[in-house]
Amino acid sequence: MGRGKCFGQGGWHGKFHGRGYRMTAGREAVINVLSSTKEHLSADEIFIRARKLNPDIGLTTVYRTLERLSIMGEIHRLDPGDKRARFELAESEKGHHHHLVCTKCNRIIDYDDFIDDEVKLLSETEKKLSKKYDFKINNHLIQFYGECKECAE
Amino acid sequence: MGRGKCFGQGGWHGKFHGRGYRMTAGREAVINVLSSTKEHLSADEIFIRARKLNPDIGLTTVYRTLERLSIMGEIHRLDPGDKRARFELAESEKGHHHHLVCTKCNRIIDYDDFIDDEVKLLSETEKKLSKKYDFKINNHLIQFYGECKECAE
DNA sequence: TTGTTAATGAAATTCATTTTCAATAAGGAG
DNA sequence: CTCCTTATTGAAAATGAATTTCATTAACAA
Repeated sequence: MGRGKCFGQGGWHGKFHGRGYRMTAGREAVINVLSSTKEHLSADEIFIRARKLNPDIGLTTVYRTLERLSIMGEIHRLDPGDKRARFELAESEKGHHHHLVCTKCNRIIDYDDFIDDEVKLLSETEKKLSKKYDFKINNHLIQFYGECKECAE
Repeated sequence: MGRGKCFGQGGWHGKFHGRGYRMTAGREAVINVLSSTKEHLSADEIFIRARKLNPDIGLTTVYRTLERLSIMGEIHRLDPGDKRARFELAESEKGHHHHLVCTKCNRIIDYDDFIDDEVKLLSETEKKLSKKYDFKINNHLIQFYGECKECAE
């Protein structure tokens, strides 16, 4: 039956190998957790869910996997007002989006309305800034801060 | 000779009083540090400089003052990739600007080129989002991430 | 001058994240 | 399939920014 499932869904095995890293059960669990949610989870929230897929995984491995994926550009690290970072898959079925961050409850709301103009303007600005400041731009962040409906009343 | 310097430069005394807070030597030192730099300082960097203006100030007071000023909307808290927050005066002579963040050295570069279009688009988007998500927007953040000139070679 | 209470410093505490280190396992070579 | 190199791991200890506690001090209104 051949080599079996040499590549997991999405070619993660290959992505790791291409950079000299290895695919492990722990990493697979973290990736599966991130793949199966639209939420913005913190490291320990990911840890709790990953444990259900693989009870042997340690929190340390979650942190290390998140760091690796971040370096690989496969996830985005979000820093809301509170001090725990949150993560989301860069290439999710959510597609490109920006964030509304509630400064009261730290909830993060995704939006992808109205962003076509934003993205267009951004990529133009990116080019200009890149040239002027001799800065290699890899990524951008747009966030609006305020109070969400629940916190406002 | 009247009541003397009842209001410091910028009306800070009044800003605090208007909200039921008090103006103190510690707060004045923190504000003076922030007023006299274009850098994005962390709490302990502010502490070190504030001590030169007022050797009695404690780090705790710096944190508390920064939090108060942040709530008052007088400063912006920046969260670069590393975990120490950085601060800048909201109303500085720098004027409105956005940021380029180096993901290698965590340096933050201000830019105010090209932002007229950005700001215009943003305020339109703000209105639409505000309405659609019933979200009261107070502030926005635009940042580009990448590698600065020094880190790139 | 006095009284109320916001503000303070020092020390203790919290808690997310990182480091250490010995044990384990991925996966290429043979 | 087996061996070997070394990336990866878990547990525990360490780190470090930020916060809390608490008794003391000082702002400022009356």
